[in-house]
Amino acid sequence: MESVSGAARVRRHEDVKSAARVLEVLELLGAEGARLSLADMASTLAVPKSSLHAVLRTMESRRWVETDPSGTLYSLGLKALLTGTAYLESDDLAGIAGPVLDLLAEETGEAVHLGRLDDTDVVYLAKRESRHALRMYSAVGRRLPAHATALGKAILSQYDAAEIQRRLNWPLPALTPSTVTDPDELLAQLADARKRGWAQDEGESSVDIRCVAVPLGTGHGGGDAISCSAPRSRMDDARLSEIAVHVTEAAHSLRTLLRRLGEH
Amino acid sequence: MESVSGAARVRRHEDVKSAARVLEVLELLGAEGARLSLADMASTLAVPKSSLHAVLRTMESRRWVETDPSGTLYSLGLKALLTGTAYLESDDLAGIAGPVLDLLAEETGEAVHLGRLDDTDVVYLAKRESRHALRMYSAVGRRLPAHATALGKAILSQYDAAEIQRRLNWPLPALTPSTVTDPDELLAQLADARKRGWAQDEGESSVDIRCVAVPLGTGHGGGDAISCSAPRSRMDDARLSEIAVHVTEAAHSLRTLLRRLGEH
DNA sequence: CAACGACATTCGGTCTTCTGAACGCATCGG
DNA sequence: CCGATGCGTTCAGAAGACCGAATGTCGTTG
Repeated sequence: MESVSGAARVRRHEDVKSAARVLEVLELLGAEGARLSLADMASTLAVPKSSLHAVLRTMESRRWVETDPSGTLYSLGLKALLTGTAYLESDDLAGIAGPVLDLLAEETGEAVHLGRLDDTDVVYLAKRESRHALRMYSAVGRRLPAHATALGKAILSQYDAAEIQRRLNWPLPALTPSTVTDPDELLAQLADARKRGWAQDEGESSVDIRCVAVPLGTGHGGGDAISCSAPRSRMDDARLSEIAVHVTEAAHSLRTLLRRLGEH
Repeated sequence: MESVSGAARVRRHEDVKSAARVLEVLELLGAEGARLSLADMASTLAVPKSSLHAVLRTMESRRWVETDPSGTLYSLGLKALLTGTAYLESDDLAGIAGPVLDLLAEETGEAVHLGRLDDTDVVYLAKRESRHALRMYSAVGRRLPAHATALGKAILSQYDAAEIQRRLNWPLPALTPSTVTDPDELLAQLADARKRGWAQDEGESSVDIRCVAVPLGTGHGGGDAISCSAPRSRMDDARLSEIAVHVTEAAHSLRTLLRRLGEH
């Protein structure tokens, strides 16, 4: 080893290369919902084909990825199903939130979400549909930029301006024409939300969808929130205020349940 | 390890060690639904602590695992949520099965499942509750031994005796007193199921639950099936036959839809 | 209060994996 | 029919991970 010559005394903690690559492959296949070739992934991840080949063979033999009949396109394997549901089961909040979300969905008749901050995104942990629960799990696990959703803004409103600057990835991407991308505007909205106790989204993530969200606290290194969303046609300002009360009450119940759980 | 001087001519395709370990950690944390210490995992997986430490640090920095406030107990992280739902979205069958399962659940009023064979287990891909859809996703991703479920027996009935011997892990574990563990008995039941077109489960995975399942084909290296289950009190022999007809029809619809999809 | 135990963490030498450039094998177009 | 392009796959040298033993750190116990 050439460690003699002067530099690099610092010994920063580095990642285990192929461990990181396994996770990157899973994230890539998960994000795209995709079937990708080895060469595609290699160029996307900037990893040599030959190295990725060995990693994929390992993943395939354990059924974490599957290949086409043709053998050239990879997608997620059956084992990948295990972790998602296990995460929800091992999580205290997701475990106890069910009944509270059901109640909120019944009171409001609209879509209800439980979300958690992960870096700059909000991840849906649970969902209740406004009416019938078709393909309910399709949204769980999905992520949206925090600044473009009521959930994300509710969570961010619990931090001060400096922390918010640090947590977001500037410049902010716009999902719709209404998405707030101006730093000052966003900080002002978050200050409002903090004062008021709830955040809102005016078609900033999906056109014509209004949404109200209330934060639950700053656990897990990120933070959680619950929300209620509906099309503009069913949600005028009066209804929005009314729904905000229901969501706030639900959030209060959840915080109480969580605290009890923490005390054993 | 002891490097045996001179041997190892064969150069078999071996796994990438730390890639395999990442997957083993995910499977361990996923299966136990657990919070485990580094030392626990190291001894369970038979891996040196120091090696596992580096792998876990990599996984933690990417939020695939999280630690306690105390920092000593690991559990699955937020990123783990991504893969499970993405698998379901990328899968043709899971994608189109929704409406068919809904119909079947409505016709029968009972719990409906879509399952897939993975080694010796059946994995639930989708579920419809008999009445209200509370905590619906809790079962998706869960696994049960194939020989103890109607779903598993339906799938296995599509293979011949030799293939069944090969696919199962003998001796068969018993989940309830009724679980079939005798090879001849199981093969006889599977032969019946093949002839009849549907398999059944008489409290073999859960006491007092009867279940009817119909296979969908042998794709994905395993095979798929759908089922309908109910407590014995709501399912006498007459009702069971009646339900078997509904399940068979639903399976027929699904096979047709799948075939169309294959032809573009 | 000190010694213990259980745990995560560090460290350097050895052995493994990683990698760029080669190959084999299809598919496609001229 | 042949060359070109794309893919997955292999290989030996180079680079980095792996592991046992030692250390650091916490909470608990004698």
